[in-house]
Amino acid sequence: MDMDMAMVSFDEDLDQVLADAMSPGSSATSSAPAAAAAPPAVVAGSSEDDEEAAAAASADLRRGPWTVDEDILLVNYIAAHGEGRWNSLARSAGLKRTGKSCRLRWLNYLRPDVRRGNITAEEQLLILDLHSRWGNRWSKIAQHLPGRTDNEIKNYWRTRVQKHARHLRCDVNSASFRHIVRHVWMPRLRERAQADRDDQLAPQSPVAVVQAPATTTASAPPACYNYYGYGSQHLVQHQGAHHGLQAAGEAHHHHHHQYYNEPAGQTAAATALSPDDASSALRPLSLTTDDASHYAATYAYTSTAMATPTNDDQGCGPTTTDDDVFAGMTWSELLATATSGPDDDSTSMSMISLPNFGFGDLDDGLWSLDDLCLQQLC
DNA sequence: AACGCAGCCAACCGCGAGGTG
DNA sequence: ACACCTCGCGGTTGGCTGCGT
Repeated sequence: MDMDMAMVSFDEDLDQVLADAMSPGSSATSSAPAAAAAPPAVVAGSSEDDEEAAAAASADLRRGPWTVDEDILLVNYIAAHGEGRWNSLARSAGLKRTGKSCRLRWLNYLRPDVRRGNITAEEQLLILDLHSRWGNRWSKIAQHLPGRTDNEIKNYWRTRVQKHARHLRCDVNSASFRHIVRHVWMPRLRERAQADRDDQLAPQSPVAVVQAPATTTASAPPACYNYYGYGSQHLVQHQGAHHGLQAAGEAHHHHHHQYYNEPAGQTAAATALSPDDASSALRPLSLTTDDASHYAATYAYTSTAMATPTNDDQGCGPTTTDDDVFAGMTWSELLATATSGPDDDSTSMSMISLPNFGFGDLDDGLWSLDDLCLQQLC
């Protein structure tokens, strides 16, 4: 990450962060809210952390969700001293946490350039593409998605992609699943990504700036943090993981927002975007021209590469039902049928009939069959 | 209202690689 | 060469949520 950038930003804001966060009306907990209802466990000499515990001056180490106070301590320390040497950092900062925990909290949540929000079509494309090349190399994949953490990508893959594979009765790593991803989902995602780019290029006010609410609720992050909400899609789709903030009596959507210091040069002034301003809350991935070119090249390549038939069929297949005309067909056979239209373009998928896979409950707006035009094929 | 369930994600765990003395 | 330490990675778990019954 760009530490210098972060340092500048933190230096400018830190006092205010601390003042705001420590003020009586401010939240007692951060985005890891369970701490409010149930304070993090204090672990003395737990197995794996024995060495770290021994190394720590303190005999006890905290585990579980981070509190705002801990976040502030960590941010404060890193702003002043930089990151690295996590064990000594944890001690020096006065955190009763393992260095490992501090590092994780910083990298996955507090780091200024962490980008949060729903995974865009473009990002999904990239994840699918890169995973097809590198497998579960989450960190490597994350390097190609600015602001996304390996943890986030990993979670996305496990919860979203694998879910679809399960419903297809496919192994997520099977050639069959890859095949349908490449020939059905990715072309549609590519279209959506292009549409998203077109939308962004459409004439509009360059930066949506929404005044911060006049009244700051307990759930609001310190005012000096920029405040990006998730896109409406995600707000609707994401029904879980609000975690304990609600239990702590805090606003529902707090968890969706990130304490966020604007990297220099992205916007002139700190902006506070209303979390519910669906159209503007989602922070677009700042793609450079080079990025766009890269993606275009990537997907041109991918499209070509993906046209190569694979020796698949690892025993997985569509759900078969009594009226399933494809019952007994392998994925190879099914996909051979699917791609045997007048041309080999993915749009030929619209010419064929696929069985009803029972995807109705999978409509998450990102991979929905509606979006993928599959339901009309059933 | 109460309960169970599944989805989601932050945090933890175990391990290996690399650096240092 | 060895031990120790730090760091980073991928896998897993725990806890919170909304939804359905």
